[in-house]
Amino acid sequence: MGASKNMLFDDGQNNLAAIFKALAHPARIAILQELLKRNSCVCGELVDVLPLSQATVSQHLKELKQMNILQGEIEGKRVCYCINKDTWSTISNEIAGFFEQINQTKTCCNE
Amino acid sequence: MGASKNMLFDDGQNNLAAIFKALAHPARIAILQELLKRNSCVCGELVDVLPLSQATVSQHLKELKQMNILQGEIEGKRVCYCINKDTWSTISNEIAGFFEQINQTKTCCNE
DNA sequence: AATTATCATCGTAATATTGCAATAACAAAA
DNA sequence: TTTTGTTATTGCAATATTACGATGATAATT
Repeated sequence: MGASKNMLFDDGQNNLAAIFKALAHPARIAILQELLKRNSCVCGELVDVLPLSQATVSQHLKELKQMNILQGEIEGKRVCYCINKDTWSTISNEIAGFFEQINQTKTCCNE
Repeated sequence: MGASKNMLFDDGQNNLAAIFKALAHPARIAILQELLKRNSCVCGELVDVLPLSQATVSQHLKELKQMNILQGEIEGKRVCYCINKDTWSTISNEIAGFFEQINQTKTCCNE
């Protein structure tokens, strides 16, 4: 198989899993960190920063764009990438909400 | 390929990506939500709740245990699962830190 | 128009993930 | 000790992901 049976789970579960999946690769973390670090968007230099080929970087960027985490703007013959702040705060809140669900009272067998 | 070139990224990036990867499946989200929802640990009923076979559920549990997100305690012939709250808060903080890095000033080309 | 620079896409290979049936492991109960 | 109940593991098969060379597309430069 290898195909996850998405239809068996609800939208919230699938959506949250998709967000995590988009972030589940060190190259994509590195891309986002680079974008976060700079006080400007990155126009083309990402390939130089990453230890991967241009084709591979482009693929990772595509995944992040598909999730709307990044937006790309064509600037002459370069493309300018930056983080979509709306999406960023949305998913940040969704993830925070997921983690906050935990019950702080003593509940486990072994406590 | 299919093998991510982990050695080319730093520990922080690999670690964060591994956390996201552990959470990047709707079944694992569902497992965690079930554990979060109850005010006790789940001792065996997880397979009934999930639309997957026992073998598959066991595999997902294994992944979560490997990341120390879950802990399992043997209780007679059942196993009692609960969230490892230490790990939970640690990764919650790491992820929150990642998302907070964003610079709130206007920085993108298209703004 | 030809060249150059930059990014996307295609094709392909290698590896990883997901899923389940079958079966093993193991403890409790009979 | 045999049986029963529960979870883990093994052994596939199917699909997804990662990576990169080659190539395509497009815009600026010459």
